[in-house]
Amino acid sequence: MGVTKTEIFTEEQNQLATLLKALAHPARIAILQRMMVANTCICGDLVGELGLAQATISQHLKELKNAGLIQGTIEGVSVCYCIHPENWKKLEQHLNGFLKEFKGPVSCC
Amino acid sequence: MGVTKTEIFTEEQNQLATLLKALAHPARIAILQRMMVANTCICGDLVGELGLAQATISQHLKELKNAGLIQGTIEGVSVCYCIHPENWKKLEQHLNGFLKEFKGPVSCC
DNA sequence: TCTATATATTGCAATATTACGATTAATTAA
DNA sequence: TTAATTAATCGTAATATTGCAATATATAGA
Repeated sequence: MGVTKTEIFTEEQNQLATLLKALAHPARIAILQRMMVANTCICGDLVGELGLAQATISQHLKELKNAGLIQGTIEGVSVCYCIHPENWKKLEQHLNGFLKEFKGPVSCC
Repeated sequence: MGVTKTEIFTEEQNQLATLLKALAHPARIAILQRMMVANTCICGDLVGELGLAQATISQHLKELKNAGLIQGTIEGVSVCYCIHPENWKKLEQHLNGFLKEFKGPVSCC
């Protein structure tokens, strides 16, 4: 009934799904890409550059933060966001581990 | 509202988000893992093994197929599903390209 | 043909997500 | 203190997702 049955899956499967869900939105991908190419903190520059309202961007940032993908520190009036290095590495490993489970095509279908 | 504003993002960002969304559910991750470790076709074995109703699994398979992540061929009464090799490779490359944009930590936050 | 088996589709209820205006909270500068 | 700036939160509307029972469809075998 509209709610995912997390209890029937492994901790790993649920965790990966949660991480992927946090990534699975063009606005959040755009936000992360900006942080990565800037290679520095991004404050409120996002609003106006992305074409979404301030409340919406704040919401997306919150989701990325909850997923542990970014971190933010208060910098005077504004807030300074950037990629969370350790967790990003973990995400890379987790995802690569998943993708690499596929051992190449076996002519069947 | 409540609908993603795809028109303000790049084609690339939207595509990646769509792929990630297809992956972002524990049931679909579980299904893909089974296909990968089996390294062969999976027919209806999924029902009963996963703990979800047949209609629900059929729905998840459809989503994975729409995203191009799996392919299925009719094999008598049952249907034979497996990973779509080319698209899986593309996904790997697309995702790696995205993850690798991060050039390591720059002490800022 | 009739029956059994396997999968897809439909319709629906419960819940989640997306987006934004309005408001609130916190900090800086005057 | 007051005003300005920035970001978070609240409330709400629109839409999407998840899950399942019921039903439909399709094939194989008797």
